[in-house]
Amino acid sequence: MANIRDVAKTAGVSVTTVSRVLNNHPYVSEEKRKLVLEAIEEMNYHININAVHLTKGVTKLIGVVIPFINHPYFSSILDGIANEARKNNYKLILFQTDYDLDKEIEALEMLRMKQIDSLIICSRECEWSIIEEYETYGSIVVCEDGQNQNVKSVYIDHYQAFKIGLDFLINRGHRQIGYCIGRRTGKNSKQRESAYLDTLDKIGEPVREEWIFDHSYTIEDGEKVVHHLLRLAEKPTALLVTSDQVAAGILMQCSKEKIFIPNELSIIGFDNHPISEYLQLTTIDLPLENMGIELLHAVLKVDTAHHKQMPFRLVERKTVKTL
Amino acid sequence: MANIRDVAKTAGVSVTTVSRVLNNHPYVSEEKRKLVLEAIEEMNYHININAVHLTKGVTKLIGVVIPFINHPYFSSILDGIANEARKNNYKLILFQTDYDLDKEIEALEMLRMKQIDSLIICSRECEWSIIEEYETYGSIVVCEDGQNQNVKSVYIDHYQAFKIGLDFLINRGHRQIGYCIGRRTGKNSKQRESAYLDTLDKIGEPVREEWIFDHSYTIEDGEKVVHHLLRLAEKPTALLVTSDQVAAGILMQCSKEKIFIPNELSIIGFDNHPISEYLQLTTIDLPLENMGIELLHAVLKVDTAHHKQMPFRLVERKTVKTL
DNA sequence: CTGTTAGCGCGTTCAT
DNA sequence: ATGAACGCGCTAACAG
Repeated sequence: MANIRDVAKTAGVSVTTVSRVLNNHPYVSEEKRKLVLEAIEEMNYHININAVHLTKGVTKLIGVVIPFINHPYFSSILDGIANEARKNNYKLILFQTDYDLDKEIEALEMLRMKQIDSLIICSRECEWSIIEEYETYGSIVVCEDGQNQNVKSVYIDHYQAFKIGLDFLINRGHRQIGYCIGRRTGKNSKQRESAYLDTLDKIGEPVREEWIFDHSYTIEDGEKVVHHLLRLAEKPTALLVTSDQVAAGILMQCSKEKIFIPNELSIIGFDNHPISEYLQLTTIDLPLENMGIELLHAVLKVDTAHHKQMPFRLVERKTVKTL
Repeated sequence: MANIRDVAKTAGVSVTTVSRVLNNHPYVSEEKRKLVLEAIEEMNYHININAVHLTKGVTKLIGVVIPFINHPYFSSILDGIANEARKNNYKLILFQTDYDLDKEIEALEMLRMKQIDSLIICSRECEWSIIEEYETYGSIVVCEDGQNQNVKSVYIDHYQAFKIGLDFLINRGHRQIGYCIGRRTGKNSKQRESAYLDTLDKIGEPVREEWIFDHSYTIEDGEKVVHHLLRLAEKPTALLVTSDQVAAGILMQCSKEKIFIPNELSIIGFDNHPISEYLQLTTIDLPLENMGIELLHAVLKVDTAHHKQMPFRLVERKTVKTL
């Protein structure tokens, strides 16, 4: 495969000149430029980008750490990131971690090895301090509240978002409130749990473990929640469900089991996914695509203290009953 | 940032020796190995992967050409690819094309420039001949029937899959059949259109353009389909819908408009997405995650004539009426 | 405007 | 078992 030197030779110029026309530098005569272009064409020459990366120390590649893709929450964020990356002429390299810490570290290592210029962490497993350490090697942004950290962040305040749902239910007279969560040990989940505990404490209700449904990701998981619910002696009057998918599963299963919504059970979803409109599901709207866009902007910024909170809002529809 | 030479110096050995311990080569004394390891640790040395790529001419990076991510069809395939890539210690670089030919060519160019070792094309825009041309530079596999091409392929026979749905409807007495499609000009869509035209021809029914609903991707698009349907003087008795999402939108909107399914309209979806079970939607099961896995296997194979057809099957539920 | 030259960081013969 | 030296393909001073 022809390289820059070969081209220089057959064009009768120096490699520098070839490099100059390759990179659209000024100061090269029309005549020689044409010569070079012809040689390139003739030899079917193409630049070796790895050599460029090596010499420049830059790759125009951004890493994205994401647990999995096949879920509306993450695929929406990723879609936002990808679209904006395309506009800014960056490529994405995917680190699908499945919440595996080692895979996350591997991504961080790629930053150090200069395979990527920067890194977007959609779901953090490792310590903040570790991330800070790696910031020496490139720009990092985390999709989680990092106000108190020396790491850039773009995030939703999940404490407040959860609280807004809780307060809405309480204002409608609910006191027996449970919730469904994706992965209870996750960082975002911890925030929501805090909101839950604080709010229950405020209204003087005890925490009932059996009203907290962990591992709720999919429509099927929503089905299982209803099965569990049916077996409970004491049932909640309302459920906060951290994914519209799961809420959809609950709604559909309830309809099968003849549990009437919202009369017998009130539901609030999260995300405001299109499905929620169709189910007339009251939900918390989360700007996921936009968050993806902002994540990309943030990671491109040199500013090391960038923190952006994304807005959210409750969309009232028909799955909450006033008691 | 320390490089291999610095390490060699402080370890008091040659770069070759350092390289040897880095790559676990034999023929290096335990003593010197220890020396090197210590130096590496001490200097916080880390290999520069771009230099490795340059010298080796290999990157362990696989490109994935995909129109967009935020849709169950593509995110399922991508999830399959990503999981299997992880197992095989490959990384993915994303080329989100939004069906833009230029972006696809760009991915192909990356193959030539050796930024990626191989390429998975989930949705083809460019000519087969172009792809063949680029095969010189690395392994390529296309997610589309390539039996008659010199390009590896892993695919679903969309002609047959569509036909199976059509035949099912016809066997149940339907003759006025329409369909919803994502992007009529797409390669897969052409196959389905052929099946449609052939089948209609066989049963002696004319093609009615107004029964073909283009641009159907999302739940919302399903809603629009119903609106259009309501305005038609002559309506189909059945609809083949190439995405369960869209079918879900249709079902939900029909329920709002008091159109009873399947009594007034029969529906067959595609994908067998979890939502279809909940809606008791009759659908064609497509093994999308598995197809992702097979795509990755295929692209790793040296064999240049690999063609794998994925199976599919009709899952009968409750949205088709026997006339 | 153009060419010479010195790296970028690492792998790999080929001697020793 | 070890190391010197060259090459991978390209960019960027620097000199002219």
